[in-house]
Amino acid sequence: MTDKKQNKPDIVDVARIARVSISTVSRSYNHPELVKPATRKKIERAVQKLGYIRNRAAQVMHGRRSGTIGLVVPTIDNAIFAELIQSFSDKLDQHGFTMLIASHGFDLDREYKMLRKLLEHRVDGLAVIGLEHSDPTYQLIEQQNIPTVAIWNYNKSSALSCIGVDNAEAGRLAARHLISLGHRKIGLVFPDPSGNDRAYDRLNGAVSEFRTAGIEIPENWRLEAPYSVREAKRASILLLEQGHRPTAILCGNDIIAQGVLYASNHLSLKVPDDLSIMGIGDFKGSAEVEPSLSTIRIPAKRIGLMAAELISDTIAGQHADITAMKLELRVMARHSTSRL
Amino acid sequence: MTDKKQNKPDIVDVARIARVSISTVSRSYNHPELVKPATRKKIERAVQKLGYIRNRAAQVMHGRRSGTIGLVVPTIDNAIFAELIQSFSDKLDQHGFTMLIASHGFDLDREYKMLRKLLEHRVDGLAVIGLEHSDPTYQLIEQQNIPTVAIWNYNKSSALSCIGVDNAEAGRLAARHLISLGHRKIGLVFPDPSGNDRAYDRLNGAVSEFRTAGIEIPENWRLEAPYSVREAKRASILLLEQGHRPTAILCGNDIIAQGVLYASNHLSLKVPDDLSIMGIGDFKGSAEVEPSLSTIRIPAKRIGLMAAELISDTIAGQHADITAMKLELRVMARHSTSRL
DNA sequence: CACAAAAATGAAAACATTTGCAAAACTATT
DNA sequence: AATAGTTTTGCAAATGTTTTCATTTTTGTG
Repeated sequence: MTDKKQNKPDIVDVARIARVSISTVSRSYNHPELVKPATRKKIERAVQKLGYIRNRAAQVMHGRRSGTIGLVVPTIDNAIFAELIQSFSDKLDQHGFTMLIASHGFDLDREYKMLRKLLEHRVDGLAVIGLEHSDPTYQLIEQQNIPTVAIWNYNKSSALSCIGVDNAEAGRLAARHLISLGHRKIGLVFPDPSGNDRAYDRLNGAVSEFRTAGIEIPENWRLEAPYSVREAKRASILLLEQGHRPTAILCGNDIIAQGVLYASNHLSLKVPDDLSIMGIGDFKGSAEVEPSLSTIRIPAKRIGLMAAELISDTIAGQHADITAMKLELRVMARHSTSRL
Repeated sequence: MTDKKQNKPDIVDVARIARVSISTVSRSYNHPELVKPATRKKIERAVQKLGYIRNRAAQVMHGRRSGTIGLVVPTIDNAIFAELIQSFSDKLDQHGFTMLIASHGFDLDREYKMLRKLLEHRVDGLAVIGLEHSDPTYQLIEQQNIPTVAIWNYNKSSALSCIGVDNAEAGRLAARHLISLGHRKIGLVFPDPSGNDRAYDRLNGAVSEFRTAGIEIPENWRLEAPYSVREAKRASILLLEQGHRPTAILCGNDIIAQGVLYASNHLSLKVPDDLSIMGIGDFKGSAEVEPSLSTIRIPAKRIGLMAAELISDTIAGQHADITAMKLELRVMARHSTSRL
C-alpha cells in the first residue's frame, strides 16, 4: 500500500524488482525461449510478489491482437441463443479469446451502435445473428475488414460469411410434416418478423409449402406472439377457444410451441389427438415435455462452435474466406403431432 | 485501399484530413464544448470519410476507463443465469459499459483463470456468481481493488460485496411450504453442491427445516441431478417407480422441478393429487407449465439490475462500499402442490 | 483601432508495452 | 588465452490517445 504509486504494478516495477530490463520481462512473456531459465525465475518471483497482470491495452497499441471477439445478439435471455452463446464462448476460450457481448433487443439501430462500441474495443473478430442488418451496419463491417461471421441463418448469396441453417427450409419441413400427417386445417403462431429474418424466413417457407399443397391459412388462424411461453399461451388460448379451430398448429419456435401446448392442456384439449403441435428449433427440454414436442432440429451448439472455429481460424490466417456454410436440419417427429 | 497505410485510420489521419491538430480532434470527442462548431464539423466530416473509430486501448493507457465490466458465470446456457445476464448487461449498457463475459462450467480453478484474463483486459468492474470461490480468486480480487460484486447469493458476513438472496432461506421456505401442506414423506432432487454454494445452501436450508419439523429424508429419496430437464426427468422416474414413494418432492431449482413434473406425467401420476412438486427459482415459464409450478420466486432480473447499478455507481465513485444487499424471496404457491 | 480578456488551437509529454538492433556475456575451439 | 560464434540482455523507438501548458486567434470595450 505504501508503494511509490497507488496504481497497478507495471512491467517497469517488475523489471526493477527482478533487476532486469523491461525488455527482458516482456520477452519472458512473449518469447520465453529467448530468456535464460534463471532469469525467468527471477521475473516470475517478481510478478508473484507484485501481483502483476499484463496490460492488454498496451499490447493492443502495438498492433497485437486484443484477444477479444465481439458478439452481437438480439437477446441473451432466450433458450436458443443461450445455447449458441455458450458453445460459441467455450470454443473461443479454447482458442484463447474472450467474448465481448452486446445485445440490442431486436432493434437494428441499436445493433449498429453496439457494433461500433465493440469496434472501439478493437475486437479481433465479430459475430452477428442473422443476415438482416441495417445498411450502416453492413457498411461498417465492410469498412473495418475484421473477420466477421453471420450466425444462425444461411443464405448462399449472403454478403457476409454465414454459418447456420436455411430457415425457410425449416419452415417448409415443419409444414410438410403436418401435411404428411394429413392436416389441412392449420393455425400459425409466429413471432413478429420485422428485424428478424429467422422468423420471417420460417414463416414464408411454411406458408409457401402449405400453398403448394393447396392449403390456405385463414387470417384469423395466423397469430403473432413474442418469444415467451406466457404470451404464446395466452394468445393461442384465444385461437383455440373459437368454435371452428385448426387440427394442427405450426409454431415459429419451440417456446411458442410450449405455450400452445400448455394452452391446450389448460383447455383440456388432448395433444396430439385433438390438436397436433409442431415447433421449430428443438430447444433443450423440448424432448422432455409431455407429450414430447415434434419439431425441427436446429443444431445450435454446432452452429456456435463452428462459428467460433471459423472466426478463430480466419484470424489466425488459415482460411481466406469461407463464405457460407449450411448445417442440416432434421425433422424430429415426436408425440405432439399425429396422423389426423 | 491505396491509403498510405493498410491499417485502421488514426486520430492523426483524421487531424490531417480535417487540417487541425490531433489535440483538437481528441478534444472534439472528449470536450466538444471547447472546440468551435465549425471545426467540429470539419472533424466530423473527416471521421466520416475515413471511417475512423476511436481506439479504446489507447485511451485506457491514459488512465481512462476501459468501459468494460467483466462477468464470470458458471454457465450462460441456463434459464436462471440467462435472465440475470440479460438484465445485468442491459443496465450496464445504459451506463455506457460493455460486458466481457467468461464462463467456467462450475470449475473454480477455471474461474480463477478467466478472472485473470478479464483483468488483463483491465475491466473497470467485476461480477462473479455466488460466494464460493477458490482462495487465489479471493486474493486476486482483493489485490486488484477493482469494484467487485458477488451476485446471487447473499451472506451478511461475506468478504465481497454481494447482492442476492439467502439461498438457505429459499430452501427453508420451500420446505416450510410443503410442511404446511401436511407433507411428511418428502423426496429431494438437487444439483451437485460442490463448487455451487447456491445449491448447497438451499439443500441445507431445506434439510434443516425438515429436521426441525421432525422429518428425516431417507437416503434413497435424495437424488442428485444436473441442471437439465432431461436428466432430472430420468433420475426422478427411478425414484417415483419405487413402490414406496414420497407424497412431495422438493427440487433444487425449477428446471429440475420441470423434469420431475414430466416424469410424473410420464408415469401417469396426477400432480398435485398423487404428488406435490415444489421448485426454487420461479424461472420464465414456471407459471405456464400445466399444472403451474409452485416455487420460490428469486428476482433474477432485479438482482442483475441492481448488481449492474452497484458496480456502475461504485466506479463513478458514488458509494464507497455497500457490502451486502439482500433481496426478498416470495413463496409462489401455484398448482403443483396441494394439501395432503 | 488598440488592448485586454476570452476562446480556440497546437506542441509535447505521458501512458505500458513490444521489438529491431546493438552490446554484453557466455561457450567452444584452436 | 585468444577468437569466433552463440546466447542473453538492454536501449530506444514506436504504438494511439489524452492532457497540460503555451500560443494564437477571436471578441468585446473604451
